[in-house]
Amino acid sequence: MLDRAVIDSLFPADLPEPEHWEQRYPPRQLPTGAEVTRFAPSPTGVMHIGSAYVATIDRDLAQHSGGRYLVRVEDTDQAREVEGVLAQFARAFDYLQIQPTEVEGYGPYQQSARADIYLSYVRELLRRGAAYLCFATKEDLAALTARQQAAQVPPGYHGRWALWRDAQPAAVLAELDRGTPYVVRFRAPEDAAGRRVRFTDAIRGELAHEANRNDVVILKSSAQAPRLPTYHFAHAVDDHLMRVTLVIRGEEWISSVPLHLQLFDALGFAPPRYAHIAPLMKQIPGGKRKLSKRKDPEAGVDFYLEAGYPAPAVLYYLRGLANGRLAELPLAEALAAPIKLAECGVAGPLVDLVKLADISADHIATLPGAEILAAVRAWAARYDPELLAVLDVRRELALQALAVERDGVPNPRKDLRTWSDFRPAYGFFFPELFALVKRADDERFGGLDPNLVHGFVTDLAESYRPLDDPRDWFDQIRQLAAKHGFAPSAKDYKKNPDAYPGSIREAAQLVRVLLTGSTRSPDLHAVATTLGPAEVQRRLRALSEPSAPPGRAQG
RNA sequence: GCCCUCAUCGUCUAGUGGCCCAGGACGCCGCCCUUUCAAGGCGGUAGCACGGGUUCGAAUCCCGUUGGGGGCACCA
Repeated sequence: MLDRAVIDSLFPADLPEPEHWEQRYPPRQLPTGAEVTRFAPSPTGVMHIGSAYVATIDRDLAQHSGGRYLVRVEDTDQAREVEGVLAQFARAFDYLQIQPTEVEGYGPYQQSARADIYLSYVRELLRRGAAYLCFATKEDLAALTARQQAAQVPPGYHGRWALWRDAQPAAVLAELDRGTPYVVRFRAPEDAAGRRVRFTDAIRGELAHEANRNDVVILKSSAQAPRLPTYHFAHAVDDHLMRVTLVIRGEEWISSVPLHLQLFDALGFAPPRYAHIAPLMKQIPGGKRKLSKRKDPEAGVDFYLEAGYPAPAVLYYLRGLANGRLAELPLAEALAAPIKLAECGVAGPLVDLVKLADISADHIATLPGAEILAAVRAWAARYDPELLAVLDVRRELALQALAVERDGVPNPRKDLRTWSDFRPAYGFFFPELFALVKRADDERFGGLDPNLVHGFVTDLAESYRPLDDPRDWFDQIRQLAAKHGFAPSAKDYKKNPDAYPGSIREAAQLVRVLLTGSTRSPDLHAVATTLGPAEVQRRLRALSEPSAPPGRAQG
């Protein structure tokens, strides 16, 4: 073992002892049963929806138990850090209601600002011989792995394969003198080989795993500044000092628990309780896989923000995935009900955007028009400036448009799944966003004879009357349809399809396309009334006479 | 390769030995309503991965197989 003086010379002279930190971050005074949870995102890209999912559970458990929920930014890998992600994080936090409930007291909450704390504990482990210096190079390690493969032994830095575990102090001093960069490794307990550890997961119950025997790196290379710890070591130190009681994290960490328990033990800390959440998955041709930030746009929280899914709908969906029971409850109740770890699934659910859309449409249908308009405005301010400008100039029209088949009806239309749906669904109400339908052979007419289309529409424009009564109003279309040979009902048409070009259905659809540019729209009479007679005329008269089909002029 | 873990309709799930020839929701299909697209109402489709046990009795317990997911980094 190295002399204490040598070890101490590796660290700043004024580096505090662990006791200093223990006093600086005393145990919390919280009621029994209160959970302290934490969300620990790594700023290496846009926030993953799976991370937000876990954070939702973190925050919920802390709040319902009268505890604390904090966010700790895990920025120990400075090379992979991405510029500007903290702003993106802040947006995601606000959107999905996962802002920390504690922002001071046990900080700093950014690991790169905690370097001294980790160093104190690394020095302590070195002094006690529970950790050691390792000068192995990348090449050394690659060679090691190669030999292990050839020998068919488990890969890793362990036992007799651990190059520097039992190095003579003289050899270590020689490398130090030479200025060779080193890392600090944890000395796995001697008796780890062949042993099994049992531990309890708050979701899965009793789990068993073979004990860790790898001498993992706990402090990264001395060649870099600042010197930062690896995830494993930071987890032990931070969650202890922040007095976290419940560590909720992704399932990929289960196999690291034996190591973490060894670390807590070596450091003299009481370990927290653990809960490992199954990952969100995506359907792929062969089966399913974890949602991938790189491959799947819906893996990023930004996807939901950009599409404009209302936050309550996303939250409701996520909570339903966590606890199936909550998916059976009405939205407001489900958002207020506590999530229970024991009810979390263990299999890894597929993210079903169709279901989310359904939830979202149901939710928006419960909102009054004014509230929808406010939400669409807020969304458009960031994602659709053109729409925002129109909305601000035409506020009254927007309200009227949204009121159609919504205000005061028992079953409001469910034509909005996201805020970005507003433009395709309601944009036609605004002359500045509407593109006139000019061609009689437009495919939106569903293949009706262009001459018939043109004749019918011209006739309608001539005779059109903006009647107040919905029945009377539609009767004029009905009469015109009859005049142009359309069947009076879909049934009649079905009975004798050769006798008619289509039914009143097709005729009405014609008017719909002309007025709205879409094959789906709210009630036509209401649309026409909102638009006003002049605008209706403008749209009807936009249709030009069909030209002879190209390429087969008479032969 | 080694280790861990999981397995009910296409999807999310209820189900903890008899209440289950398996219930709900989304999707899909059909019908109804309707002056049109939606919405809505009603109905239907579809599942306990497979093979052995244990038991009077198994989706539920045990073993094995298969399949899925995760881990074995100076990434978290």
